[in-house]
Amino acid sequence: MSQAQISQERILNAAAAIVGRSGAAHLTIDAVAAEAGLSKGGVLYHFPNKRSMIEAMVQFVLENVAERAARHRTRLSGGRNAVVRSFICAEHDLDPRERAMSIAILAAAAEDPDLVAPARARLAVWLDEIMRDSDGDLGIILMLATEGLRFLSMLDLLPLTCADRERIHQRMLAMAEAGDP
Amino acid sequence: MSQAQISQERILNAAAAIVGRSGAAHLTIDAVAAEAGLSKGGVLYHFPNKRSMIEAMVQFVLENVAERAARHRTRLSGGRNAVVRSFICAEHDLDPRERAMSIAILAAAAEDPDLVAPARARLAVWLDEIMRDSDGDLGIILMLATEGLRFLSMLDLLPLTCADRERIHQRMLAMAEAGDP
DNA sequence: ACACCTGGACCGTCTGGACGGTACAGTTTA
DNA sequence: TAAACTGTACCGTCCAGACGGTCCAGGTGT
Repeated sequence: MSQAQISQERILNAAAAIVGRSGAAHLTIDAVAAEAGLSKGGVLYHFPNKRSMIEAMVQFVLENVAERAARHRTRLSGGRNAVVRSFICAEHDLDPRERAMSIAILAAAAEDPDLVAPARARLAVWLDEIMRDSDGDLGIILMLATEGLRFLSMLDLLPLTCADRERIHQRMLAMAEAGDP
Repeated sequence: MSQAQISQERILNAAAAIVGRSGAAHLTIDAVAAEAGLSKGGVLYHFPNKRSMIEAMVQFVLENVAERAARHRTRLSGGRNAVVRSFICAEHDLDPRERAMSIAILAAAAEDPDLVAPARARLAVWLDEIMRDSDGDLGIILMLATEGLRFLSMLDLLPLTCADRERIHQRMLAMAEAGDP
């Protein structure tokens, strides 16, 4: 891993820390630089502008989720609706850093939808795989529920306990496994 | 309806039009004023600051959805899982104006989650009613799917045709009606 | 009937500050 | 020695919000 890659990851971590602590409104280049222990010029050396920093976050989250999903997939392969279930699991264990990045991404994407074009593409692939793999539309509905849970959690809109979440998560997996009548 | 109410609604409509046409990034007080045929001061007369304008949008969308849901509820009452189904239907027929406002709200809320406190409260009520009314967690999962669909659509992240959407919508209603095994 | 006043609705302009981004000369580190 | 920075100074733009003034419909007193 090159020095550049290390620094870039430090910058992304710093950005996530800021969002997690103070909210997306405080995500400025100056703040990121301070948090990462760099100068503003240092940050802009690695990311020519703020947008490219956010794009890197999109990439990062997408890759992490895809990687986890792939691992779950080998574990679940053979079972019914394995694709959706791997997706559900991969999204279920977002770590705080990914969560913070997702909030930043959401804030940016709401103002400029083009920013999440890679996510669009990725989602299209997911959708396709799920449709092919799953019984009818059940898979899609469970995928939508997973995303709904993610968005609502990000905006802190859901008054659910951890136990509730875990129960619902298990329930979704069970629904997928049971499949369609 | 007082003149003030008329103007306020004109302002909200103007804001929605801007977001629908140019995206949330272009939602400025100046732009709203121009669109509404008012001066900036005029807009600020009705809404002391931008935040309060967004809060009014939150209120507006929340009320509209609740009202539609209530109508659907009387229609569906007696049936199985009527509460979720009314929710699903109410969210399904968001008009373009509500959709645009939701995007503006999303953009603002991602930066300042406190802004959607009313939505949080409202959602808690929904959740409670659904839990009480529905079989196990099925209702909640369908509610999450509804919200997921809404969010993903808002960010234009879902490569689904109208027909797909309609089919999925019907499928969700059917799942609610069928209930839990 | 007329002057007077009030208050709501609205206009136009200005300012202050936040931020993204640039420039560049110098310094450390692998 | 080249990449990876630092540090500072600076620019331009955008935008929220403040503010003083205007217009006018409709009371109010005489």
